[in-house]
Amino acid sequence: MPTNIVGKPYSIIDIFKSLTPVEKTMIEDHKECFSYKNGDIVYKEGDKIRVIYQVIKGAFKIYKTGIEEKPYIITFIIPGEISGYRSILSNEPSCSTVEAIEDSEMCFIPSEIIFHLVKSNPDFALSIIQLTGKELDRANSLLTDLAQKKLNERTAEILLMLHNTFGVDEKGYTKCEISRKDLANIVGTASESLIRILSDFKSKKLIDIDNKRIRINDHKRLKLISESI
Amino acid sequence: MPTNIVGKPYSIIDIFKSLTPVEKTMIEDHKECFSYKNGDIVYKEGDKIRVIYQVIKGAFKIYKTGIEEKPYIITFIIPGEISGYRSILSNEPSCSTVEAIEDSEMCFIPSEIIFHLVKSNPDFALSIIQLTGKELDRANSLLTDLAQKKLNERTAEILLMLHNTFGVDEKGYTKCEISRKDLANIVGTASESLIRILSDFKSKKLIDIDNKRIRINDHKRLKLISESI
DNA sequence: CGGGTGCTTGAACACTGTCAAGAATTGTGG
DNA sequence: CCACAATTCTTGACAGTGTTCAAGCACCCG
Repeated sequence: MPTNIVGKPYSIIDIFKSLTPVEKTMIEDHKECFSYKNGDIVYKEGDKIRVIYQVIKGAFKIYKTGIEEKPYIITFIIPGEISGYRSILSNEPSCSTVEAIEDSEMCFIPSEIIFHLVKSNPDFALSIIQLTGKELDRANSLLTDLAQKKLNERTAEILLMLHNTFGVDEKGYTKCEISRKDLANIVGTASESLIRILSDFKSKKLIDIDNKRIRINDHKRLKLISESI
Repeated sequence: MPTNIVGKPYSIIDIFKSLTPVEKTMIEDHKECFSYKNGDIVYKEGDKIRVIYQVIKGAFKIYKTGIEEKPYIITFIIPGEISGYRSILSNEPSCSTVEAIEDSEMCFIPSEIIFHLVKSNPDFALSIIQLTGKELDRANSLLTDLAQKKLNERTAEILLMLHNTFGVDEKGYTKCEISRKDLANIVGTASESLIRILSDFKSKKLIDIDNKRIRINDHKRLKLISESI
């Protein structure tokens, strides 16, 4: 069962689905919303977290800082997805940074409520376990990719992943504007190398590039490339 | 908070610690033990799993199969550590393979018991969440390493990790015998490249090599290398 | 002792990263 | 709205790193 990260949005599990109406109301009554501008940081590696974050609008990147302050982008989160719950439930400082990549909104749910739900509603706890499990599967698949695939293969895979995560506009362009540097930091390479791969894909008509927007013209071939075929 | 995989054994969380004596007895009454020879496979990617596995004796490697059947070794598990619980709790086929790397023993705990404990004992559920969280942190750290570090840096890191996971014998050699090919599949490289790095470390007196056993002579310098300093 | 397997080394090659420079885009202040 | 500055993007040339292929060596097992 080769897990593929393509077509697997970050959280396909709605952890709130098992909540009773009363529990849902409790969350609604206690949550607060905040706005973030492109580049604003929600929380940083090492921060002590006191709330769970849920994206309402926009998008955020989640990254770890590695060698020489260079970030590695673990994933993106989009409306409906949550972040921070693991640090809360493990009572440990965050080990990643969350930053808005466009003008966005987050709401905060107090940690006490999450703790209460985990303790009182086993199905909620199970949902959390399943969500974390999904994330772990994805991370392990990425590890295998990073260890074994070549740059063009990983790049193809990430393009497909972004396409599936963010969807496309009326012209077929992926609905996200990610800088080349960020793209490179997802694929795990230098921005120059990434650009060369993109140029190559473009010259082969696999993709179109309109500035930061990318349109996938040939899903099939891109998928084959991502699978080293 | 740069999470470092070195010195962080796979499961530093004892998920059974929160169980009552009655619950512990229930597990003891239902668990079965089996022996495995070096190379025996416990379960494979895609297998439907019906029990949770706990290592009693020996050691196992956990890997995913990637490009051209090439394995990527995610981690090792040693006595006390468990495996298979995520597939059970998510009710999904396994996405990794577990194989004995020496003559070993595993015990099986029926999935119903684990489900029962998650439903009835919130602290147990929380322990599972925390364990999965730890694994996810480790995976994300490895991802950052794999994306950014050079081969010699990753190799140094893995040598230290193995040292801390398996411990050392009376002569200071790490207590595990891992083939060069397997080592390469952890670091994410070809066995020839790995061998060159090991030879280089040896010529610099950082390590001693006695066949498959490796002794770390200079922890400090190896640690510096692993941190790209 | 012989054959198989895994380990090691060398050499050629491919891939990716780094540095440098120019082009394009974005942001800013007048 | 324009002009200029700053940033980001792109390309080329080159160096460094890691892979592949080939061959010989060492070890293990019957």
